[in-house]
Amino acid sequence: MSDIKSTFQNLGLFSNVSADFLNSVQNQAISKNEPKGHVIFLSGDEAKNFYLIRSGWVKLFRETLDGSQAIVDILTGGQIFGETAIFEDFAYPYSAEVAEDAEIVLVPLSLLKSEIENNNKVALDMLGAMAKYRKHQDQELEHRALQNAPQRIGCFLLRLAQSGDDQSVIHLPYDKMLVASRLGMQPETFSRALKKLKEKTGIAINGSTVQIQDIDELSAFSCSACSSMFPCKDLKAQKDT
Amino acid sequence: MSDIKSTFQNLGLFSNVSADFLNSVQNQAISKNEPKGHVIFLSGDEAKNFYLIRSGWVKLFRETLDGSQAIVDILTGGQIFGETAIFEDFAYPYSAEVAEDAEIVLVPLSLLKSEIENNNKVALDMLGAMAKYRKHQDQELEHRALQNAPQRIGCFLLRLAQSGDDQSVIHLPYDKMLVASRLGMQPETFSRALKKLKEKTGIAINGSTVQIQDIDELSAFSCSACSSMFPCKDLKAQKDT
DNA sequence: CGAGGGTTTGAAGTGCATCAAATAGTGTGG
DNA sequence: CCACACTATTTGATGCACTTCAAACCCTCG
Repeated sequence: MSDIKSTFQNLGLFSNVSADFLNSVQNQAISKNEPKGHVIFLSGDEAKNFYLIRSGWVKLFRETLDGSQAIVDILTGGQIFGETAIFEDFAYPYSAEVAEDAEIVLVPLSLLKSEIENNNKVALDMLGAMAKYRKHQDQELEHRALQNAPQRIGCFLLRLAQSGDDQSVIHLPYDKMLVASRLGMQPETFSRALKKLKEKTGIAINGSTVQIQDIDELSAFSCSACSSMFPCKDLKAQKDT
Repeated sequence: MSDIKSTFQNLGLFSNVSADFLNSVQNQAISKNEPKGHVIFLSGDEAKNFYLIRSGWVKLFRETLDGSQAIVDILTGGQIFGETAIFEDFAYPYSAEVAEDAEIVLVPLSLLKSEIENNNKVALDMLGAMAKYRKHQDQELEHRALQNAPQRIGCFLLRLAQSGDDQSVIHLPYDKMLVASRLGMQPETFSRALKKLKEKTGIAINGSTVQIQDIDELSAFSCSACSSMFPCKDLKAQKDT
């Protein structure tokens, strides 16, 4: 399980890559354990690698001149990042930092680039992934525009619930501060909004553990402000490939 | 100029398509003139075609159950939409409506799909376009998060200025109401924010015409809240292919 | 000219941010 | 194992930006 090749083979996105590609990855990729806070690269850096997360969490973000930052995305095991630099003259379009101790694999972008160029199936898989991401972002924009803070938290919890084993008990995967920025709000607002969500939907909160009492009540509260096509409740069907 | 084939040939995105594809498009595509307000398709509809805009403006949006809508994008001549349905089981992920009288070309999605599958260069061009769009959306999210209403308007004006001939005189391409929703604000807020922008940066407003007196002042005001890598001023270099 | 939207202006309300301070949690060295 | 330091989280008080509701104005087009 711990060899890089098999890690790649198990990902849908790489299911059609050539044996050559896998062997090159096996030889050239490097797996690293990085602690929380480690900066992987900065926006604008020359891009030599793309990255695959095996475990932990990574935060992608951009910073303004005055120091405030916009979260682009927060990723975890099985997800890749930095690959779009192929289309950006090999400069990363955002910065990346480890949000929770992570094991990440560095892979030369050149390998991916030539594989995409020579293997049409991989290019198509990539296109599919991009389309999925695009939809994900559309949704994110919609959420920011139409949902208020408690609703966004509810939606976030529902998605966590769907990916976990026990549908009703959720463990926040990282800092509440980071959840707040992921959802585009201040930590104080997050704290207050979570309390309000508790009052409205009867969830139980204990530190970083949340228990959903009534999933229908929660989704009714959170998803009423979502577009009719994508109730949060059905997100799983939409998100999985 | 009025034949569909040459319209396609002039688009960067289709510069590598096969002669077969162009001929099929010539035979099977239909060009239509549609008036403002015409609904082209609704979110969830079965997707048979993708669309190319030759002139006018088209609004992409999604609606919530309670009737409020989220603008996905607003497109004009030379841009395509509906093509992502290829990756969505041939159901449109948003609704489309003519925002200003438009000439649009309907092209069977099946043609594009097989061209992408058989012509790797086209798949790569598509990937590039998707990557560009992704970046565009990242930027949009950042703007919504970090810029206030007057700054967002300023940024919008700067982008319009760059695409026009006369850098200093801008004509709003559509309703102020629509500009407002494009920028994620109410029409009233737009009106007031534009007034404030006038006070702060010395632009002159006359109906739907705006004259920029000092472009540096405007970009200093608008772009101070953007990430350091993408000052609005340099957007053109980033956006063009 | 009159009807109908689009646009502006005013007044009031709301949600979130900000500032400040208290409290809880976590890891450290003694 | 405790005390300390440091950070995360909560709570309170206040301010601001944007929304909402309402009304006036303006423009265009039949």
